[in-house]
This record gives sequence, structure tokens and C-alpha cells, in this order.
Amino acid sequence: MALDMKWFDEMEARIPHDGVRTRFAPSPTGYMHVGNLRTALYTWLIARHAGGKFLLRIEDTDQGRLVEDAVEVIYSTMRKCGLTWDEGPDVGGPVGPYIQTERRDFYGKYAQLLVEKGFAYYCFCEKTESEEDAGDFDRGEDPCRSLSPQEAQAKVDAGVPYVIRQKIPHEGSTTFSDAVFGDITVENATLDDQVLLKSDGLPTYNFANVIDDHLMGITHVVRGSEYLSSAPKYNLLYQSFGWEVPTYIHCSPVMRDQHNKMSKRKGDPSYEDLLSMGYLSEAVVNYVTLLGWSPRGAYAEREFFTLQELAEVFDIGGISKSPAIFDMEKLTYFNAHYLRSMTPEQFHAVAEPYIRQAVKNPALDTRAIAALLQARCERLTDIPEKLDFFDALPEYDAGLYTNKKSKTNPEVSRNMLEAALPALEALPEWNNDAIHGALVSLAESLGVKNATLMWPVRIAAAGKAVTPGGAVELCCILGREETLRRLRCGLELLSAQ
RNA sequence: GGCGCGUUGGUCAAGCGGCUAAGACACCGCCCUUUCACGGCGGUAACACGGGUUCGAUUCCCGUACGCGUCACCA
Repeated sequence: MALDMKWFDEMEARIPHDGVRTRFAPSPTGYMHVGNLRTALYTWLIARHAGGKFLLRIEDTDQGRLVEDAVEVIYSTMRKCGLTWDEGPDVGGPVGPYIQTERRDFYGKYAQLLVEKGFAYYCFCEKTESEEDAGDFDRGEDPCRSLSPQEAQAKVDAGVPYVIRQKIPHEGSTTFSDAVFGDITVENATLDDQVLLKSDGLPTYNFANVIDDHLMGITHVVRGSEYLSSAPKYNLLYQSFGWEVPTYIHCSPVMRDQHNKMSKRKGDPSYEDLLSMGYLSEAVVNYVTLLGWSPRGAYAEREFFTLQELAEVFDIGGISKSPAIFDMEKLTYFNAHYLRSMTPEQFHAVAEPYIRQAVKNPALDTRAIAALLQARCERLTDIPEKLDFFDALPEYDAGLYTNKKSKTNPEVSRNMLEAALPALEALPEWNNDAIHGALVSLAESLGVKNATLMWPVRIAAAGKAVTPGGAVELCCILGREETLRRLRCGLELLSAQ
């Protein structure tokens, strides 16, 4: 069968040559690994930094199930992270389709083209079944490699199943250039004649990648370092077609510990999991970008960046060769920083649902509570447990009234509460300033330090030792009536001693 | 096993022949203070090992060790 050369020309003609073009090519698995997210981030940053195009391509070469939902997860994750794309399955573009299963018939044609050029051949051998066979198999000796075109064609015509393999030269060496790892030279003899087209007519991952990246005009390919060893074969493939090789950027993996990559299977959190654990998307994005990349020059000591700032500063040279261990504690620190950097309004907006998990009483002001929380939580999920005393005063032990530094014990606490009660009762207004003023001047007139009065009031108001705010703030939020009631409860408890 | 890659404090990391080897997280201490936090100040802690090259190696080269990756009609 003759190849339609005009079709190839048309495919070539569609390819844009207008600067940097990068692509993120996930498989629709239903969630976003941290490692994948980082790849997406770097890919996006390279495009945006250069003012180029960023495209989305879905690699769905197998799984027929779930795909619809899973692709949605990819879209929504990308959106939440702010990773906008210029071309993709949903928005289209000049080099579509952007879903691999819809490009199915492209690959066979290019495989045949390669056969015609003498850089690939039909192979009619059985699959290599066991690992041992595969290991011992002397690849240079594949008899199909030396079949004449006529012999091969005859078998194809006779309906013998076949795969198409890449014809790697026996001699010489291939040098592959990576932007992170530098030049890597390998002997061609160590490379195998990898399958390009499977017997079912579908391409292997390696082949599909080369074809798609070329046909989509991709200039920079970001991928995991596990693909590093197959890269020289890509080079050969590009050479065979006479195509320009894109810049490859191989990234070392994100690890869960010294020995293992992060993985959903081992229980490591995905992007979605991190959000539900109370982390902000911005914090995750910022932190993950810094796992394996660091800013240089004037920004070398900075670590907080918005996505836009990252796009300006990002450079391929800052990508590290060695793996990085994901440190949840440092992510937590980033998250805390982001929470504190928000305006009170912004913080209230994200915190309110968590506040309402613990505080059902509609009379309590969530804004005032949020204000106390902002400097006191590292994740949003920390919030509910800190507020457990608002709706109902917990049962507590009189021992809480003893605090050395504040110079309190049940005895003095009783005196303090007795004095505080009428002072608070008499206040014309109920707000932070008024309460604070009244208590401070009361302490002065009693001749005790502020803490000696504040401690018992806070314990009586909250019924617990550690609270997200001091006596004044808690009383203010609880309201006069409830505050007085709780102080009387405290007094009762102390009198019963 | 072959081939490839990597190795700076517990973690992330700067460094790209000459430095008291940055900075951040975590940890410890002090200050602030109405508990806890926040904030401020300070501290402990590292160039895997052995050879070269060089006037001089964390930096360049070669080994060793350890680790990782890859050797599929999986991606």
C-alpha cells in the first residue's frame, strides 16, 4: 500500500512555529499526584515565562471506564491551581484532536513512513512472555530485522500478526541532551529495537509521544526522570524523521521518604486530599514548585511567590537533579503563612465553614472568632477543635485555676471572679475596649498584676486551659449574659472546694 | 547483572576553584504577652569515602560505597 505523502505534508503544515509551546499530558486517573502537579506547574511556568502557549493533551490510550469524570478532575485541578491552557480538548486549537484515542490512525501512518525510510521494520515474532526470556534475549539478532521488504510485505498480506519495531543501528553511539542532566551518551548496542506500533495497531507510549509532540509543535517537554533512559531512542526517532528535537527537561521524582516515590497507593495525599486536609491551593502550588526547583540570583533567598511571580522568575537552570522528599511540616508552614497573609475578610470567608462545624449558636459572631483564629491555625481543619467551648461550657476541674506565672490558685481566683462579676455587670457597653479597660483598672485597684485577674476570668469563660484568645476577647464574643453566667459557674465550682 | 543518573545539616536548599559553606522548615533558648499562638532575637546541626588535577577543592577528573531509574506489544 502506498503512503499518501500529501497527508503528511498537510500534518506538517498545521504545526505552529511561533515560539515556545509546552504541553501537559496526563492520563485520566481521577486525581492529581503531587508529582504530576509539579510537572504541570513546571510545564506551565516555562510556557508563561516565555510568553508561549501551554496545551493540554489527554493520554487515554486504554481505560474505557471513568474517563469522563477523570478528565473533569484534571480540568478542575488545573483551574483551581490557576494553570490556564491555550489549547486542549475542550477549547480546541490548530493541532487537534487533543485526546490521544482520537488520534489513533495517525500513528500507524508514521510507523509505516519509518519502515519505508528504513528506520523501522515489521516483526512477526511472538511476544516475549517471561521476564527471564526478555533479559536473555539477544536483541540484535531479531531475524525479522533482516527480512527484505518484499518478504515482510508478503507476510503482512498473508495476515500474519505483526508489530513495528524501531531499527536501532548496531554501531556507534547516540548523544542525548537534557536541559537538567546535560549530555548523556550511550552506545547504540545497549539500545533495543523497541516496539513502536503494537499488534493491535495502537502506538506504544514512547512512539505516541514523539509523534504527538512533533505534530503539536511542542518545543519543551517536561517529564519524569524515569523516562531518561528511553530518551536516546527518542533522539534516533527524531533523526529518522528528520524532525527537530524539542528541549527535554527531565525532573527527579518527588519522594515520600528516602526510598519511595510519593504515591497514592502508599497512602500519600494527592492535590485533592491536601485541600480537604485544610491546605490552601496557593500554598500547595507555591510549596510544590519549590520541591526540586529554587530561584536563583536576586530571588535566591525568597520562598513565597504567587503563580504570576513564579512565571516571571522561573528558569530551567534552577531545576535540581536530585530527588526531593515531600515535607508535610514545611507545607504546613507555607499554609500558615498564606492564612496569615490574607485580609480578615478573606480569612473569614475560608474559615467560616470550619467555624460553623463547631459553633452552631447563631448569636456568636464568626468574624470575631475568625479574627482570633487567623494567627492561631496552620490548616483550616485545625479550627473546629479550638472552638469546642463556645456552644457549651465544658465540665472542668478547679485545678485549672492554678497557674504559677499568673500567681493564681483556687483561693485567689475566687476573689478575682467575685470582683470581676460586678465590674462586668456594670459596664455600659460590651466590647473589647470596654471589657479590657474595666478589667485592667480593676486589677490595678486590687493591686494585682493583670494576669492574676485575667487568668481566672478566661478559665471561667472557657473551661479549658488553652484557648484561641484571651479573657477579654472570649468574654466579648460570648456576650455579657453568657459571660456572667459562666463566671458564676466558676465561682460555684470554687466555693464547693 | 548491563546501561544511565544522583549524593551539602533531620528536611527543602544556595554555592557553579579561594566564603567564618547562605537562607527556610523542624528543634532548643530568650524577649513580647491576658492562656495558646503571632511577632522579634539568638542557638545546635552539613560538603558520603578514597585518590588525583591545582598554589588552592564543596566546586574539575577517576575510583569506592550507598541510593534511584531503566532494561515490556505499561504508561
